[in-house]
Amino acid sequence: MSDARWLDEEEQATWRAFLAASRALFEELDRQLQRDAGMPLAYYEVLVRLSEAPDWRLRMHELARLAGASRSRLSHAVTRLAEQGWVARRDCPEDGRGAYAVLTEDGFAALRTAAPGHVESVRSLLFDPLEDGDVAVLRRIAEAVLAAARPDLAPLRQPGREPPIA
Amino acid sequence: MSDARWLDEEEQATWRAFLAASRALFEELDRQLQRDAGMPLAYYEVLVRLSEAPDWRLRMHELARLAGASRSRLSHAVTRLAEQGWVARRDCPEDGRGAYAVLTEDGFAALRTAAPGHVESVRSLLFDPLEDGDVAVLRRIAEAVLAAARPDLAPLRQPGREPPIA
DNA sequence: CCTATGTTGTTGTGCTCTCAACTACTAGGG
DNA sequence: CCCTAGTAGTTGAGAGCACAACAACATAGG
Repeated sequence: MSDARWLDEEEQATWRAFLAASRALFEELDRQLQRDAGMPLAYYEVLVRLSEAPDWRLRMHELARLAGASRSRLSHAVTRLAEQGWVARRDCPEDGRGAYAVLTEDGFAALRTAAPGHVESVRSLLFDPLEDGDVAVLRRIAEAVLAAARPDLAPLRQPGREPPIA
Repeated sequence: MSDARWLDEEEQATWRAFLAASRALFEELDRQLQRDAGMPLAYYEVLVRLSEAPDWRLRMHELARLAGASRSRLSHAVTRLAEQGWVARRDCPEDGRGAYAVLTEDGFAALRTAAPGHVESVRSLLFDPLEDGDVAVLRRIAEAVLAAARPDLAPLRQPGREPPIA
């Protein structure tokens, strides 16, 4: 118990600020998307990943990985998005177990409509408050945390090759 | 539309890494607390704030603010925590509308039991992956983001007095 | 071919959260 | 005193999520 690796004062303040800031940020993004586009952030991400895929089409497990969702969560999400007509399910000839999720034209239109407001929110809530040089540090921190928590999701940064001195 | 302030490549990569890392971090913390202590992170925070208050007692609205919850969320949470016997409601003599939430002995015991594992998770998932100097930067970033999104929650950093040169 | 094991995806249950509506009270101004 | 605003807190309905159980299929080894 008392031999636990407790947080010192600086770590404690940092953790509480990070927790409060993250919560405020994600709640506001969710609220903005729900209000202006009728979807939560998690669904927006699903549409984004599909829109970046060849033929707007991905296997469920791959989409789940890219969108940072569990299989269960994605399955529920696709059910909902299909009801809205933004995504369609297609079965998979190569693998009898598999299924594809496909972005529809309506889904792409919804994404196109939602994007500007969402990006503006991300900018004003996250990037505008930052100082010079913070972006690079924040990126390195986030990638390190992600690599520690979910190595399978980390975007391998050119393994074996370091950026030049500058 | 096209005149929106889109993200450049560095910002895009930073945002996606931050999003993925935060999600992975909070989901793992939630999972760990739920598994080992039978409560989600949000409830843990309620218990923490109560345990730090005089007489383990806070007005609902103040507890909501400190725990970063809406009134509604806190009310539901306290209902649940009261069912578990970890928190009790007391009415407020000074204000007929008001109510106090009070931490019980059982609640404190639950918190005491949950704390070491939770702190260990925070350390291993967030602080261990950081490099020297990252904590200070992360703290500044988090406080800036919080101040932008929720000025009412920001922990005013000695207003009017800057730290010395070093 | 047949079986054992792993993978893919879905579903149902229960919990937490949001949102809006509501009650009950306080505070301030005529 | 009365009336109007504003504040404190609760509630109910609906949405998203985690978890575990499950069905269907693939794959590898004999």
